[in-house]
Amino acid sequence: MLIASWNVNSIRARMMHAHDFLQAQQPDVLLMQELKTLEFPAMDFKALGYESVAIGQKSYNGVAILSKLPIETVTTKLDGDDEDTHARFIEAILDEPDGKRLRVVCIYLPNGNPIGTEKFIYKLGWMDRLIHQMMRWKDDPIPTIIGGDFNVIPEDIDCDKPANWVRDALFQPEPRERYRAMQTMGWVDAFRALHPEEAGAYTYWDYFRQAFERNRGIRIDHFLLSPALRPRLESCVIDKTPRGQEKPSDHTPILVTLK
DNA sequence: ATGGCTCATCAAATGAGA
Repeated sequence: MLIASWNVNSIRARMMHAHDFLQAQQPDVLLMQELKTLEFPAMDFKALGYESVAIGQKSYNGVAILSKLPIETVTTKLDGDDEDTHARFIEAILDEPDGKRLRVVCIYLPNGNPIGTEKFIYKLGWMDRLIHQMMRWKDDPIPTIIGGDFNVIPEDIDCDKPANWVRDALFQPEPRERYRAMQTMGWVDAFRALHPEEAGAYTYWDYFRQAFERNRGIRIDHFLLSPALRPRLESCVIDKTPRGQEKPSDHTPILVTLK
């Protein structure tokens, strides 16, 4: 079972890239973030063999789950703040062929820049709400995989040069502590669990300064597995191919294989 | 280099991203 996650930075601008990626990798599931539109092209993905669920928003945010497997139930709200209108969360239960069920959660965690503003406060609050939900999921009989753009650089090894990021919301102690707290609870960072020492493995590169060519990036797109799912973790890789194409998203896909 | 680029909206700048 192959599950991918990709911040496409506008689904309209990246439709061909998404098509090429699905053809090349044939994932069973694809999580997408930053759709940047209210209209999700579900019919186009249906033609490629994928059911889909999405929550969109004009101009900003927007997340979707594509699946070759049947999609059972869907939630589009993260608990804890009824006033939150951002389209950053979608949760689905998928039916695996052997009768098992799998909870798949796609998130676009707030960026939080600049620090010292409401945006940073919102990011921390959003993470606290997610952690609260993760506590409940952890003990649920249905195992859970959370994927998406976390907008957190977990450790120094996850960026080219820590000094460049010390004033950035993605690298602040507060979000990083929260990301560590998730792992302390028993959730597993799929990539780091399988590649504990690997440096220079990034999922995002600036459009500026030939950042991709120089591999000056950050690892901010992650998969977290609930403890029950850990034994099924087979591989986790970052596919840099889409980032190297013409007019790419600034993010590239990350892929997990579950036994 | 507190953005040099790329999106969206909407028809020229501006906000957002990270």
